[in-house]
Amino acid sequence: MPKSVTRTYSLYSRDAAALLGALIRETRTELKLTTQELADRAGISRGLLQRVEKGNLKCEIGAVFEVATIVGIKLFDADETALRKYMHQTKEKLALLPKSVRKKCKAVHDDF
Amino acid sequence: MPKSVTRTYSLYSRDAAALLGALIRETRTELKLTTQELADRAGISRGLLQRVEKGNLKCEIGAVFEVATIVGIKLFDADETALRKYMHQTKEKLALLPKSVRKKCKAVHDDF
DNA sequence: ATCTTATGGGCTATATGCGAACCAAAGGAA
DNA sequence: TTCCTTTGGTTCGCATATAGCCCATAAGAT
Repeated sequence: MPKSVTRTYSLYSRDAAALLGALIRETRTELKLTTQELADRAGISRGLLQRVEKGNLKCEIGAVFEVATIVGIKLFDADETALRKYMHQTKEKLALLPKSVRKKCKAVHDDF
Repeated sequence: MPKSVTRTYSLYSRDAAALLGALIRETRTELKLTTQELADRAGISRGLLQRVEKGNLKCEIGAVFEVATIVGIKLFDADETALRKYMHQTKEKLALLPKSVRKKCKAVHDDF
């Protein structure tokens, strides 16, 4: 981020990331994978994996999702098939909504 | 990252991010929020929100979770209370597991 | 007990994600 | 139709997240 942006996160976001990280660590341990092994499989560094497991919110979501996927954590509690199905439904609903959100629109020539 | 890292993502991760982005967009539209408004509320730029809604995996997870939280999407299908409860359970299970994953250990003086 | 490995934390260099400011096109409202 | 707002693309400068090292400690195995 440019210009030193101090982001604030809601409690919910922080807890969600912390939970996901803890789940990853728990599952990794159960699978008897070292941090280095899991990091290698995910194509990330060991340091990044450590931050992911700690629930660091500045990590890129791709790394987090990838690690979660590798250890078998189902995001949205859905497998690949369910994911695509759910996505299809969402796309359909989205198609029914207006393309842009109109807010006001200055009162056109309401001749004073 | 140093040394030009080209990351690969699994289909599952890509679909999960795409779904989350689509859900965000759908909900934002239903709430009649413009991209600028939602971005402001989340404390991020409009450009970043667009990438989030597209399911870009390079976005920081904090931004994605924050936006999702603001529009009311429940991660893990759980509210704050459920999140903490679930987290507590995970921590407990983690406490029962070994602190480190030992792989082999060279055969010590197996004095043939 | 010793040995060996995993983990955590710190450090540096560098690729890159971010915000900001643009522009053009699309699409509701009047 | 004519606005005018929203949206989707850019591009660019810069703060920083990441990879890749280190080292010290923790902890499992023997």
